[in-house]
This record gives sequence, structure tokens and C-alpha cells, in this order.
Amino acid sequence: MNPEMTAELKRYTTPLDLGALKTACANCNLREICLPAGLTPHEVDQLDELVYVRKKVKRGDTLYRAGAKFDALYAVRSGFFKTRVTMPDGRDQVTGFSMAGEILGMDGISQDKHNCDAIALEDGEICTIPYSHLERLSIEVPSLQRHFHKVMSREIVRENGVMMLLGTMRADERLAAFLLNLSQRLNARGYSALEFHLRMTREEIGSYLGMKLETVSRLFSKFQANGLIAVDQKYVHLRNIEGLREIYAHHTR
Amino acid sequence: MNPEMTAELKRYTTPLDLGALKTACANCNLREICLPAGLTPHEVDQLDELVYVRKKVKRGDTLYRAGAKFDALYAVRSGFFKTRVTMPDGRDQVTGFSMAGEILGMDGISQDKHNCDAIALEDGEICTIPYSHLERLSIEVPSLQRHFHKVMSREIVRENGVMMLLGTMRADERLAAFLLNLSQRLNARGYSALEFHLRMTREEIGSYLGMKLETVSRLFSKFQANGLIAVDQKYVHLRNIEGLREIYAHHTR
DNA sequence: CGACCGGTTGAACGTCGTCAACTACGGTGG
DNA sequence: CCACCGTAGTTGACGACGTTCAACCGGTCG
Repeated sequence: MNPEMTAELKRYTTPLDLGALKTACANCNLREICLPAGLTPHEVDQLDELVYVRKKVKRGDTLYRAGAKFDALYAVRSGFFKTRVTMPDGRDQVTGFSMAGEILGMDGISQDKHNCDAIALEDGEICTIPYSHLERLSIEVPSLQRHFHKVMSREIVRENGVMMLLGTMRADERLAAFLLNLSQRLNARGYSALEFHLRMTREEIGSYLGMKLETVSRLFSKFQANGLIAVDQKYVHLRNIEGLREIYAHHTR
Repeated sequence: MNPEMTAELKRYTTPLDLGALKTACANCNLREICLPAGLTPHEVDQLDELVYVRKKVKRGDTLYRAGAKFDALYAVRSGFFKTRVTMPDGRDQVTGFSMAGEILGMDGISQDKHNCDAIALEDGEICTIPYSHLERLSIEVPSLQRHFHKVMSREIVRENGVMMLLGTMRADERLAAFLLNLSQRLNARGYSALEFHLRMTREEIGSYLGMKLETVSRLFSKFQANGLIAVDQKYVHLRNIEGLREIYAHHTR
């Protein structure tokens, strides 16, 4: 964790000052997908204690690094993040991309230190959720506990899906699955399901999908040639969602 | 979930009868690695409320299936399990192998239904942990809550490792990593780190590692030819752990 | 005993990685 | 403003690694 962040954490976690800087969850437009989902209005009020502190991040900023002490989770308010793990020999693997409403940092709980790096791929804002507060409040608000368990479990399920992707699917199936997943998540956030700008490079896509950037590039071209998508650098337009689904699910071999 | 199991759950979860059938966690020799690890003796006593119910399973039995209603976690007391996810088109992926002291079923929390199948690869015993009890007791025993979070987080970290494996490593590196991981986990449970019997088939290893059974078989032969291991069907003897570590970590290319 | 399942091994093939050249884009500084 | 550089992306040729298909072996169970 970088120095400013630790400082900021300290500043806002101990004596509960202020109201201006605090992001009242009750008013947050991400309530449905972020941590407090499923709470009654009364319970959401109690969340003020959780001291969600908003913080701006710039493209390239690191939320936390593997090995850094774990003391907080991060809820993405806006922006786009990647998480990645690195092997001793330097090879690394992107383990996920996160967007608004998703929670980062749960890997750190097990060992009190983070297991991966979380890096912003564009400017954005995050809410810092000190883990000790979450623990305390979970005891008082059972539905928060339940919801947090669901969030962690969802991450486990998501990773199961990625294992399936990496373990049994071919390169074109992986990329189709990736595009469909992005499309669905963007759509759930009110963006177009058919047109969007990729926030990550071909290399990052490749790392996530277990293939080389050249293969990603070639597949984009192939999909375009087949009329499935239109691509121009980071801009993507899904022209034939059903066709992509067929590649993903069926793949006539 | 199969019918008998649901019946058994119902039988033991509602009125807390008996002491004979209940597996007192306080006396369980897995205390260090299973759920209650990190609790004070007093707190462990409270765990009686959790109603860990022991149940025997036979090779081939299914603990739960994808889609089945989720209502309990399972702690492995003995035996060996695999979990797997299945795609609509029938292809499947082994997502993990579980042994004594490990917890199964956390994938079910997110949607109140299981996301994968859990299947016994040998006879064993499991403790059923009704999730509702765990939720209730977590509120009364903060260190149980904390420990459960750690268990879930550890699963996330483990899956990160598998993603690294599948995404960036070559077949021989994967198999070396797999053998070293097995060795280390068996050793932590008091078994030999150097000699063991595989409980799974070549196909299951291959599915887990994202390769075909023939490749697994060929690599076993190659490792044997290089003096790294001795294999005879399911029996494995690690002859040169350092050599395996070099393949796994360094891989002079 | 025969059938079946799990495992091993060989040969041919194909997908994807490697290496390399080239293009496009964006930011910086003269 | 344009020239320049570095980074990101595209495309081709070639080769390696792992898959596919197939034959064969050994143990186990009906």
C-alpha cells in the first residue's frame, strides 16, 4: 500500500469526524450492487459507522500490492480496475477486471496481507471500507454479514468460471465469453450492451484469458471478418450477440 | 443434494438432541485446520451449538450438485473430494481437490444454490455445518466470524493460484506445481511428503490442470525418466523435490 | 472368462506462441 | 504546429507444444 493511502486511512478511521467527506451509503447510487444491497433503510443508516471514505484514484494508481498489509476492502464507485498475481519468476496473470459496485481486496483477509495487486485502468473513485469496521458492524447487522458472505462467495463462483474458461475453452470461446461478460456487466450499470470502450490493453486481455496479445488481436480481426463484431482499437461494437453466444456455448467442432 | 442427506440434516438441525452423534469440535483432531481454528477453549465449547453432524460418505457419493439448494457447508474429516463445474455443452472442469480439514460448499452462499458438484473420490467422513447456524453463531463468537472470513478468503487466494497455473504455466510446470501442492498438504496432515497414492484419475488431474489425460500420462513418464519421481499407476514417489521446484518456479527456457 | 475402465505410448495434426516487421495513436518538446 | 518518440495494435511466417486418434496393456468386476 502506498504511503498516502495509509495516511488517509488513519485520518478517517479513528475518530469519526465529518459528514462531507463521508459517502453516505444511503444516498449512493450503487446501493443495489455494492455491499449494502439487501439491507433495510434503517440498517443502511447504521452503515454510517462503516465510514466509507471516498477517494479519487488516477489511471495507473495502485490500490494495494501483493504482500502489503491488509486492513481495508475497496468498493469501486467509478472507474475500472485490474487485479493481478505475479510469480516469483516475474510472469504475471490478470485475475480479474472490476467496475463500479464491485468489491476489491477480499484476497487479503486470509493472511492479513494482500495476495495480488489492484491497479486502476482509468481515473475513478473508490470507497475504503476498513475491515475492522466491517467485522464489528457485521455482528450488529446480521444482514450485512449475510451480504458480505454473498459477496465473497460470488467471487469464488466468478473464479470458478474463470477456471472453466482457462481450463477447457479454446481461444475464440474465451474471447467470446469475455466480450459477453463485459457487455452484460456494462449493461447492468446502464451502459450500452452493444458498444463500449475497452479499458484494458490486448496484453491485459490476453493475460486474463491465458493467451498472448497477438492471439487476442488476431481473434478480434477474425470476429470482425465474420461480422460478429466491429473493432477499432479499444472501441468494440457487438454486431451479432447470438453468434458470439454460439461460439461461447456450442462451438460446433 | 440427495434425499438421505436432506433427511439427515433435518433430523439433527432442529431440536438439539444427543451428544453421541454430535462431533464435539473440542475433541476433533482437525481443530487446527478446520473451521474452529483460532478459537479459545471457551469459544470452542460454544461450537456445540453449531451441531456439526458427522456423516459417512462412500467413494462416488455426491455431497451436493450444481443447482441444488444450498443450506450447509461441509468440513472434510477424512477422505478425498473433487469439485467440478459443468458447462451447458457438457464439458467440465475440476475446480479443486479437498482433503481433511478443508471446507466445501462456500460457492453456494452467493445464490442460495450450489454452483458446482462435490464428489467423494474415496470413502470418508464429513461434518455438516448448517449455514444458518454458522451465521447465528458468528454473531456471538466474533473470532468464529473472523475465522470463517479467512477460510473463504483462502479459497479466493487458492483459486487465484489456479488461475495463474492455467493461464501462464506450461504443462510440465503445472504438473510439478500440482505434485508439490499435494505433497505439502499431505505432509501438513501427517502423511509422507514424498510418497502417496493419488486418489484421482489421470483424467481428473488433467481436467484440473487444463490438459488431456494423455498429456498427464506422458509427463508422469517424462518426470520418471528424468529421475524426478517414481510412478506406478496411482502410487507416486517424489525423488527430487528440488528438481520439481525448479520446473515449477524457474523453468530455464 | 470377457468386458470395461484406467493408463501408457506412438504418430500425425492443429492451435497457439514466437519472432519480426510494420502501422496507428498519443503525448512531449522544439 | 509539426517532428519525434514510445507504446499499443496488427499481421505474417514458422515452429513447438499439446491434442487427437489409435493401438495396446493390465487390473477388476460381473
